[in-house]
Amino acid sequence: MHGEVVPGSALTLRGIGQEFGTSMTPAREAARRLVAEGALTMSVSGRISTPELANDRIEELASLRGLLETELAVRALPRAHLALIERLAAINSTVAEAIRRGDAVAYIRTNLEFHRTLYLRAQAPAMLALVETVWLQLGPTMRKLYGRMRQGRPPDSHRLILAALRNREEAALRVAVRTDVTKGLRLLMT
Amino acid sequence: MHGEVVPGSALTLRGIGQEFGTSMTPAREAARRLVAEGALTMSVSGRISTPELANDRIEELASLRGLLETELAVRALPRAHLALIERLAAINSTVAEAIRRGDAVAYIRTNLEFHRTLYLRAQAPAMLALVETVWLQLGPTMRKLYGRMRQGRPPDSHRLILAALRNREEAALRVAVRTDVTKGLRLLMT
DNA sequence: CATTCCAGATTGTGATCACAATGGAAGTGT
DNA sequence: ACACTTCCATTGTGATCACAATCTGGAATG
Repeated sequence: MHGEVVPGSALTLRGIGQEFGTSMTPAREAARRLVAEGALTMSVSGRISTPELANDRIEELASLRGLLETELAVRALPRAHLALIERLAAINSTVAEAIRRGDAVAYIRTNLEFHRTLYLRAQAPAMLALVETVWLQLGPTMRKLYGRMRQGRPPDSHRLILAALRNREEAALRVAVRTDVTKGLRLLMT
Repeated sequence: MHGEVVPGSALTLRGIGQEFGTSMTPAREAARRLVAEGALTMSVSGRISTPELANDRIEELASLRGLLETELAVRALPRAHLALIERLAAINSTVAEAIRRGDAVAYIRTNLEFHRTLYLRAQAPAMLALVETVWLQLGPTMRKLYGRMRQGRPPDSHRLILAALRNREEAALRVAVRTDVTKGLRLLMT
């Protein structure tokens, strides 16, 4: 899943099938679906590989995250009761834990879980599905992002998001989500 | 494609394959891809059918169109030279022609072609892909929209879009695109 | 030593088949 | 007459196979 595959490596259907103990038919369908979602690249000859994103593509995906995730957060805001905020705070502590441990995969996974639990309250499944598509496209390059993050210090954008949720401030929530989403990705476009 | 399948009808993989003269394997892959994109619904048992959208889903998809298409239009604005605007005007005349003829499928097709030609100039393929996904999800219900439109009179939102493009007014373009995209769909949510 | 070319191996695609699960219709009991 | 049950046809899934296209490695040639 997110951030587990090395970018640029080539995949074979028979290899994927053998890896999961199945035939090549399920591997083919999964691969084609991921290609349709943009998480994998298929050459004209049909070869499957993980794409390496150019800078303008990263900028585009960052803009998409900003657009969609602010909307999702705003829609989730009136439905975010205290239990949800506390659960988000708990997830955020595991994010900090993953950063302190230096576990890139766990960081990516828990960070996305933080966002997903918030957006699930928006009751907008189509929008959430689009965001997950964007996440999948960003997956292979999220590792690089983690490498360039300053280690041991979790970003405080999540705390800003939690504060805006507690105070029911829509404008502050918009700003917090947008900066949290775009700030990290801009680092990659050096 | 868009607006050609009746909503609520059930599809079978063998039927699709026989319809296109192939085996069921390509039909299966196409169906699963469309399911992944939200254009088709798959029950827990794997049965394929075209979804009928509830009102809140239509509202959600309309919001998505508003969000994404305004961004795409704004990104296309600085690159929209005169030749593109003239081509858009030509497409718009075929849209009006389709409305006057009462051809629902042609109207849907040319209307989307109008939007796509504009958004292609935005040089944002991921964003455009997401919008096309939204269009596919709205496909089965676009026929209903046409039925409730007042016949013979093309909406003037496209003319507003063209005017904003000519005058290079970003704010007016935003408003024109948003109203063009959401106005029609709100009709469906009676 | 570099470049070109050829052959073997590898890969994706489409077709077909066996199988389990599901849906619907017919039949039966009350 | 209606509801429930049962049984068969239909459907999706996964596996395997043949084939064409492609990639890769080394050999031959300049």
